[in-house]
Amino acid sequence: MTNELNNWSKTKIKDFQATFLSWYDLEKRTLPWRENNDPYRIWVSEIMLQQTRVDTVIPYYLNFMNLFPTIQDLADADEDVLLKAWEGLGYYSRVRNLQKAAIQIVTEFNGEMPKDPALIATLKGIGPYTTGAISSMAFQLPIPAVDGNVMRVVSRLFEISEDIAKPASRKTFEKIMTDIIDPHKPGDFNQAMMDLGSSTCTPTTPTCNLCPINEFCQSFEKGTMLQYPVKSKKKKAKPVYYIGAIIKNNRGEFLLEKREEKGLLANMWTFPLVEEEPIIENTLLPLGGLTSKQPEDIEKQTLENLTKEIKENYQVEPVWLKKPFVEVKHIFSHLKWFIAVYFGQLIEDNDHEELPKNCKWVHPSEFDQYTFPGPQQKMWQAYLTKFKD
DNA sequence: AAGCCGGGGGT
DNA sequence: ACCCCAGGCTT
Repeated sequence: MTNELNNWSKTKIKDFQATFLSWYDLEKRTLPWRENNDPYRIWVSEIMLQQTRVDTVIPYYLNFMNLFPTIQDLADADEDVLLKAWEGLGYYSRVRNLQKAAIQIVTEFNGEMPKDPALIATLKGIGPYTTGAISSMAFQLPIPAVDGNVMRVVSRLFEISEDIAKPASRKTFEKIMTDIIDPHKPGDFNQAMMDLGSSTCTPTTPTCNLCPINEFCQSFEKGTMLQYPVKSKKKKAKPVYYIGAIIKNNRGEFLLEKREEKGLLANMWTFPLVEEEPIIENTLLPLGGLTSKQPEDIEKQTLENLTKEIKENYQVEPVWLKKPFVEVKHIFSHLKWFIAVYFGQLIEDNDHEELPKNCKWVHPSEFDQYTFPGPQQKMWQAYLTKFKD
């Protein structure tokens, strides 16, 4: 028994479990992955739900299970089709690892999710949280599944002051959860934590008077709910500046480039992007703050650079609009992109030679066959709005 | 332990 | 503008 649980007798723990689970039986959300205990369905949902809200996940989940109804289907899937099914969800390595794990399951475990948590944890993309989630929900094993919800709820229940931003803190919460989880309904218990965290025990405005377990909550008793959880601040997203080049040829096609197979937005398609140093008069500013009123010589120099870069990298020399027609901003978890988007029209039919291997001319009617990340979606929408074709 | 990896919604 | 979200992998 941990120190945090000193004042919780075995009777109190059972009382807590009964109270909590009867609330869950009445109030649990109806969700597609709760229809049964199929480990595959649960697994896919858990991967999608990493850092992603339930409402966002549901339509993706339904589509995904329709496309890939079994682990074998997932293992056999074409990677482009797979990535397309994930388009817009973010953290795209999740879906690559999902397929790697499916192949692992087919080759090493006869196509069935192993029941041993130690084996589940060997699968790509499955860490401590997801191991606990699958083990408890699909196989009724009393393993905690500690996510952000659990750390918030538990930190309030027992007034735990450890910094939940630090990876090492997870063990403290796992230990407490191991002590209080209901061994007869571990899956329900873990999911009750999720539902409570999303509906009642929310980050900034918990509705403690409606909480089914407030009588057990130490911070509710003391009125310290808003002091928990303790979480150190993340660093701010770093700004990066690009020129975006939307280039159209005389067949109405646009130049697209496939990104590297590793790193940010791996294997996804965008219009050409040229990184720029936005240093004007020794000041680092977003291009977005300059384009509208930058001095003419700067404007001219930017266009010359763009012309040169595009010619060198893509062997084309379009006629450019002199100024960017839109400034796209896109915020990632760790980066902030500012893209000044230029439009160039290719007049001569010299667009079929020397194009780099990862580039293609694509007609807009075929864009739906390519996976576009957020910034690309924004550039294209801005183009459509501006030029209405 | 820290950094990398998306996107959307709430406040 | 900042925080949060059913985290995991790499270095």
